[in-house]
Amino acid sequence: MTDLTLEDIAKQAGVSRSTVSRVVNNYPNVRGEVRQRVLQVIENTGYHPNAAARTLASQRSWTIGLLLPLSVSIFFTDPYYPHLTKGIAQACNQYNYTLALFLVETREDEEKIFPRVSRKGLLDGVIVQAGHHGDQQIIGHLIDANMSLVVAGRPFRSDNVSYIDIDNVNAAASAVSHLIRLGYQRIGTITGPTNSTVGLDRKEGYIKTLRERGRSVEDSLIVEGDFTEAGGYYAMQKLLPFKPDAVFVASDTMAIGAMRAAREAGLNIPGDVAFVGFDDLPIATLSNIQLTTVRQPVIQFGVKAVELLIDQIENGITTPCRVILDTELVIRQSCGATR
Amino acid sequence: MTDLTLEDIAKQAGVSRSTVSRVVNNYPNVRGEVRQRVLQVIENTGYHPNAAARTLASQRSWTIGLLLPLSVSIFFTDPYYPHLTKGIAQACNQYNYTLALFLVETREDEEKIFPRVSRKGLLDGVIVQAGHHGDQQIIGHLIDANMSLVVAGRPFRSDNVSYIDIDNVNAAASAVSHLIRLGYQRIGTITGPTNSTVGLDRKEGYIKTLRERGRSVEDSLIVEGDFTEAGGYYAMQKLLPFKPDAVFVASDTMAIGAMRAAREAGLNIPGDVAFVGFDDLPIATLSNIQLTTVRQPVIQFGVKAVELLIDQIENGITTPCRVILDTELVIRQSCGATR
DNA sequence: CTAAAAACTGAGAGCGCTCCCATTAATTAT
DNA sequence: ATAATTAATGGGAGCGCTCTCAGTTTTTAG
Repeated sequence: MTDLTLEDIAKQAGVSRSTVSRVVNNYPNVRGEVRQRVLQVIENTGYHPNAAARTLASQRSWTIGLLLPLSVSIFFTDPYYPHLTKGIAQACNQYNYTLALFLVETREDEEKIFPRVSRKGLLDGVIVQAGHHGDQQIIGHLIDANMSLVVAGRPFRSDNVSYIDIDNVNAAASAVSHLIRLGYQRIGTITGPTNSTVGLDRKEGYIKTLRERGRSVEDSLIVEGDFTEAGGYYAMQKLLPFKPDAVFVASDTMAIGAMRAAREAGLNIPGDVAFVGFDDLPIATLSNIQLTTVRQPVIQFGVKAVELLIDQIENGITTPCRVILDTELVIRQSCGATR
Repeated sequence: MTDLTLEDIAKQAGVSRSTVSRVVNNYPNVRGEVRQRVLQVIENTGYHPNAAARTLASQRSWTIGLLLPLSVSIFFTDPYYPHLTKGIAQACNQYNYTLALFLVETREDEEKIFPRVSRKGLLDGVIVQAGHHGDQQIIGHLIDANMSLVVAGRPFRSDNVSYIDIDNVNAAASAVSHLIRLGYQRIGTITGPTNSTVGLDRKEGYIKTLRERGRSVEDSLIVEGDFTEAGGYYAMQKLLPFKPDAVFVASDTMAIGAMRAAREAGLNIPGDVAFVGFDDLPIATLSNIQLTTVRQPVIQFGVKAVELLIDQIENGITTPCRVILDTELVIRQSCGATR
């Protein structure tokens, strides 16, 4: 099975290259009978157009890049990213795009990946996971290269880029409000890294809510985590001496770790200390105690990011837009709502 | 910053297109002085060669595909795959390849992805995760398309393809031997799906070892799981009535679930029932009881797969080869080795 | 039945690069 | 110094497609 070209098919079907091209691309202005004949030849020969040639001629690669700039550990420890990736891959497939994955972990990675991502003829657009330290540079780089771009998560400087996010502040607020409503008095929090916008925003939601309800905000009840299970565990150990009766944890993964620490300290959940997490990934229901958590639509987040990007690519839309998806508090056992 | 071409650079540097091409590709036969001048122009203009044009002319895309054919749930529930992906992405980056990710979940996905993967001009080669139901079709398809191919994991029919794997049978055997050595009498197992080669091989290792040691193999002590936490949990519940004093679980994720079931049944680990897992992913050490497990070098597995593939691509090697990586039993608390 | 409009088809000029080959310049040997 | 090598350059012919435009056929209108 030697490599076939448009020309070969044309010859076999007794038409011109142009006509075959029209058929392949499903363009109008081809007589039904001719179209059938060409289709038949394509079918018989198993012809597939050459992607590179098509990209070169049309200046469209039908490939989008997913750029995940992350510190090694956070990345594959938190199932959030695999889920996001899945949503994105799913949408790419649906819209007939190919997904190129770029995991940036080290500075060397950066140096190799940056030029590749902005190189013409490879990608039609890029989705960048943002809100992390150093995303500014990447985003600026991509804008300079005139790349279609959608940022997943709120970047630190959000002017001039399209991004998609959830309302982290209010989502966190809903979780904390719920704990207040249940009558907890000493509500602590384990935040995400405060060099990330998610970390910052969820923490802000926590503080804002306490203030609005006339509660005092105790520094000792706020501990920073790193979105890992182990981070949640250690953060909880720091929190323990200050005897919180409820903790809002900024991710499910950290919540699992925090609950482990509480259990090891002989505390009963939610009797002695209640927990609310964030994400509602499968792990939330896999612990001994089902986790009350803020559900964010991760898959849909990925899908929407792709749709936004494709819109930009195909319609040449350049005005930055932002999409904020809804979250929902899912009440299970760990918050003690039943008492 | 309009799109620059080789020709533009050539003009600015006062040389020909060919010379610039030589410089860009780091070819010999360019006078040092000229090379510097060209490099300077490239630097100043921020020129990057067009990927599609290069691919078309050289018939090499410097892109490899990772094809993950999996049922939705297993995939992102088990951190194994993200880790594998990471290893592969890392190696791609190191060798200056771009990684295209294809997640196949449904039959529709398949229909869209298959032609795209085998289309000329997009990928130089493909890594397929195998050992799952239906991989035969994909592999056959790829071979027909004359694609460079490396299979990750042992495929059901392994003749004529290069693959990389670990020795699952003996790895499982080492785990079970360890339990026998510790004096356990009723050793059960939670297997992977028996329509997968990993599931089959690890189960075989379990059975083989019991037989070799003159132990009886009880069907009721063998339960099939699905590589998910929940699957491990339910499998353990089925095992419980038959009172195993030790269980070899075919993945860490399932082991976590199994231990949860044991704990809920009021059993002490490892006092009442001991566990050995498989994988040694981070979760193994995140449980209350540190998991004894068979370590497999997941990252290295991914790296090696890429290296094999690149070797095939760049050296035109076509003789199928197989690489088997070593595993190692990591002894922690859950097997009760300390007693 | 002819003229105007619409539908269809094919030729040609790129897209931006690589790679072979012919040419010219710089070395080395005679 | 000149001839024979070797190194350095430029030109040209593709890679396999898309897309415009001109030419041809068919349809519809007058």
